[in-house]
Amino acid sequence: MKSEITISELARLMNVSVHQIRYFEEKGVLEPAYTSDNQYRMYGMDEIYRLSHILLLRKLGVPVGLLKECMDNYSADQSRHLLQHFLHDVEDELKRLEQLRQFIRKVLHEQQSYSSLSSPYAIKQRDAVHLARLVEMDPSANLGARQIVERARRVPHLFESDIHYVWDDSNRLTLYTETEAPGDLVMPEGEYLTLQRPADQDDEMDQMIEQFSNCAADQGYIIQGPMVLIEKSYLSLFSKHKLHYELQALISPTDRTCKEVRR
DNA sequence: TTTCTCACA
DNA sequence: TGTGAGCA
Repeated sequence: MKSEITISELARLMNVSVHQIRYFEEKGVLEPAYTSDNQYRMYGMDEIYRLSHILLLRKLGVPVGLLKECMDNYSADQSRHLLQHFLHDVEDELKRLEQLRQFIRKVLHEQQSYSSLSSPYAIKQRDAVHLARLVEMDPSANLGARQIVERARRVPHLFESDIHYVWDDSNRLTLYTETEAPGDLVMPEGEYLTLQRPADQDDEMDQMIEQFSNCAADQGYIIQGPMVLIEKSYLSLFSKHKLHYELQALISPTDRTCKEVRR
């Protein structure tokens, strides 16, 4: 019995397709040990080791066109450099996946805490939040795609962020995203009255702001500083065709007995 | 079962 | 950079 194996046996052994082995042959990186009388390719131990080497290099991202050069001519230094480069790529990918994992956890957490609310209104104790300015709006202008493209500072993953809409005393609107301290604006630590719900951008929004102001007045809260509208667009995954908004305002600590506001 | 070739993603 | 199909 011959010790060499056929292409399908080699493919099974190395967990690749027959096609792929023939493709490596076409590219000049893996020749069979010999071709039998019936034109079948036959492979021995040398070819098995060579294929395992090829597959390892492919896993490291080496293009098929470079395999031959890499296996036959690379110095130890060149091989080490190749592995270091690949390690760097893997670390970048791990970083990307870690950020993705944290984002998914945040979305699930936000959705869970929103759906467990017994009332859209709540009082929250918040730590200071530092905000970075994104776009300043003219009072008359509407926020459109063009405006975001032209005027917003580039923010990676903008629509995965909590976008803060802040109106100043002259009713000028500025958009912010959360950032590390110091940032351009600070929402101080303290107790915030909050109203959360999905809404359409215009009509329902005005209504929401009005309701919020009325609620604060009814409950005797004194609003300190600007009212902030936080857009969590990623939560619209759970409320189709509506964006999720949370209105927040720092309240003065006149009434600490009322921890939940119902309407 | 394998080879080869061509089309396709 | 492979894969799928058809043919001998």
